[in-house]
Amino acid sequence: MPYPSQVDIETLIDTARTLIEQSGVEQLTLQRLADEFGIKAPSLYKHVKNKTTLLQAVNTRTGALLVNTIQESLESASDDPIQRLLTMGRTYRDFALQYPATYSLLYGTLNPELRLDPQIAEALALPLQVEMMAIVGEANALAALRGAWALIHGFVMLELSQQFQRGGSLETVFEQALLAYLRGWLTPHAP
Amino acid sequence: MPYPSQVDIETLIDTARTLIEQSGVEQLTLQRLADEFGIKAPSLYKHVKNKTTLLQAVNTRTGALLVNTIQESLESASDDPIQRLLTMGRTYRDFALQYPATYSLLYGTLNPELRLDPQIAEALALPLQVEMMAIVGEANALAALRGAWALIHGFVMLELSQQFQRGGSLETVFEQALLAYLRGWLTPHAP
DNA sequence: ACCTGAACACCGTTCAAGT
DNA sequence: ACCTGAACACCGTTCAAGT
Repeated sequence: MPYPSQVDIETLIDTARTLIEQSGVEQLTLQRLADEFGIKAPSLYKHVKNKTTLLQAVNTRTGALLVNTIQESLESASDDPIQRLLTMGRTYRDFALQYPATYSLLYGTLNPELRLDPQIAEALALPLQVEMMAIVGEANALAALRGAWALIHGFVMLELSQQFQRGGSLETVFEQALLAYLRGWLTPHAP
Repeated sequence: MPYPSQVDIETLIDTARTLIEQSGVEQLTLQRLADEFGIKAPSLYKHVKNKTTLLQAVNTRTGALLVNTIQESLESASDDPIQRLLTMGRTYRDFALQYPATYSLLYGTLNPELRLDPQIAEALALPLQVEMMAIVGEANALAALRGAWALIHGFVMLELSQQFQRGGSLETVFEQALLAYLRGWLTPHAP
């Protein structure tokens, strides 16, 4: 048994994440990844089934990291549901701005093979749903949650792909928009 | 001059769009595209500089198509600014659902080389801005417009990537969310 | 003026062979 | 048990050569 592994699966995934953030997914090559461990590309197949499952693992890791980050940010947040939702939104946006390439690999791709593990997706939705229920009531919670996620996700994706070209503080706009959305659910309206 | 061109640039782009919608961008190969014209891949370089400029042209086409589709939908719309904005949102969503692969090539990618021609981006924002100004006033129009676009874009992207897993009519949720957002801008709020 | 074949560098992936 | 070299099919791209 002369070859003790030079690769542990966790650092393999973390290294892949780092490379992706450094130069984009389309630049992530099995050879480049192998180089980081001083081995050759074919050797990686002893540790991952193929490139797709590696990217799946990257997404699982990114998703778990996002869940943790949001949960931590809630610990020091106020009791007001609207403030807590704003905190989540801000944390979510900061996370996406910090990890643009892996964030958009997680949620910006149509490839069904790369879809996030439903378990983690659930863990992400849960805290949002709790606060939403407190704000808009049970009947509207799911719809309000979906719209909030859409607003937040859409904002960071457009921001990341440089579609907001006319200047101004995007941080301010983000909060204004999210607040307006929540206010709208609190305002009486016809069914 | 024995070789009259078998390729006209417009149908080349349209064919690329069709292939992308049929099997996804990552399946679009210059050889597959050349096959559609009965020629070999290297011949395509007489008509486009490289694959990136081809995809840029695809995005320009998709953007122009989206602009036209929205403008047409406004012709038969009511005079109420909120109704007109809802119409635009619905048309935008329908367009994205009809052309998922090319839509997300247009707005779902971080690659700056594929960013939409600013001229067309402007033409897209204009009608939205007109109605927004009527609803929220000049001071808030830009912020309100960005948030609305974020909500709409985020919703269709999450819908296309199958992230709304818990069922229910997404068409209804989309309208509820967009209406709530607009209502929020109409409700008095602290600066 | 347009198209082709051959060639190059680079992918992901497989597999027999090494240690 | 893990790593390597060689090989395969497939990319995008260049270019000399054909018509």
